[in-house]
Amino acid sequence: MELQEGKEKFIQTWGKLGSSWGINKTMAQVHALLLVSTDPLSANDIMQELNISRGNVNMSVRALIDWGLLHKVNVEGERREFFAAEKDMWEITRKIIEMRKKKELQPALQVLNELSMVEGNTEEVKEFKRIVQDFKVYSLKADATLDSLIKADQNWMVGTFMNMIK
Amino acid sequence: MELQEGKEKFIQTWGKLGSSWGINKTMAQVHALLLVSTDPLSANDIMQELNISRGNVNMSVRALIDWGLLHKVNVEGERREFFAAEKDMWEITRKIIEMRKKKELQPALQVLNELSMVEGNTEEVKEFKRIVQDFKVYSLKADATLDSLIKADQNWMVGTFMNMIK
DNA sequence: TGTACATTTCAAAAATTAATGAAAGTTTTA
DNA sequence: TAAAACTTTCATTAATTTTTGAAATGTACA
Repeated sequence: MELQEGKEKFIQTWGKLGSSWGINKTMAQVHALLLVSTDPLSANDIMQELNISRGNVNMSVRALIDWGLLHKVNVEGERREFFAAEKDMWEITRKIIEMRKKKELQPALQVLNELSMVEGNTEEVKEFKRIVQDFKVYSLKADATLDSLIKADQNWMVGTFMNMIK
Repeated sequence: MELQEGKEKFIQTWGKLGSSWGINKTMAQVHALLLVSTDPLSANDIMQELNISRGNVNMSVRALIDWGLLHKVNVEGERREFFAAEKDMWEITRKIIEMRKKKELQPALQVLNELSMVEGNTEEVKEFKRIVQDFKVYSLKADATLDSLIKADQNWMVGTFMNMIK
């Protein structure tokens, strides 16, 4: 396989996959493009490479910066902005986990807390509360586990998890 | 808060959330409805409760059964099918992990393997391969970790993870 | 076997989500 | 301070995903 073909395949695949990770297609493609790009690229470069509109590039780049997956790079003697991707896989993992926790887990916990307020003492109410409680316990556990993950450093993860899985 | 209101909120919330977990809105709502329902429900019941079409009920129920989150229940003297939800939170977690692994992680690994085939010895090729390799290592690690999770039993998870997070 | 009820399918419609591109806004520099 | 170079915004358009509902298929039993 040629390098060029490989890069394109990588961009397409990460694009498709991104959607299942809460990153939309274009966002993921922009990220992938910059991941496999030796030098930082400008908005224009991205437009051309991916064949997408200027507006879309802007939105995607902004969102990626917000996620912490991209950063601006100053290129000597160039006025426009250039962008480069975070390339450390461990950092990428951490940042995605962090963002999803914030976007999904936390709002869920919020609602589960409200639902504990259901009143009554019938069997049906108790059963309902049990289910809500179970959800809460699991969500809290997931939250705590992910927290410990993103606070730990890379070696801790590699070491501990590798041991865990033998 | 009244039980009825609580149930509705739960259904709405789990519906919204579902989408971020690869389960679509209606699917998640059907699941939630059956979770908080004392008795098994028929397709008709689900239609009425959620105000959705018969076709949609059928598709959602089928998908949920495929995920292992719902099962058919025979109701004495009734000809039509009734459905009940898996209510054990640990089983729900396992089944969702299992399905997502199959739907997302495995295809990704597949592509990453193909991408290792890129030929050449230039710095650029080496850099590209390094990135692909990193993705692969992380994906494999995630895969293995999730595997050990879903194979472990509930107490192992509660115990170990609770210890890990202090 | 025929009829009544139940389930499934799937093309079309609706709803949702993402992308476009032109206009407005900013910043730089001459 | 004015024009050029670039960035941002957002109403409109396009693409994608979900839902509908009517027709087809399946099933039990009289």
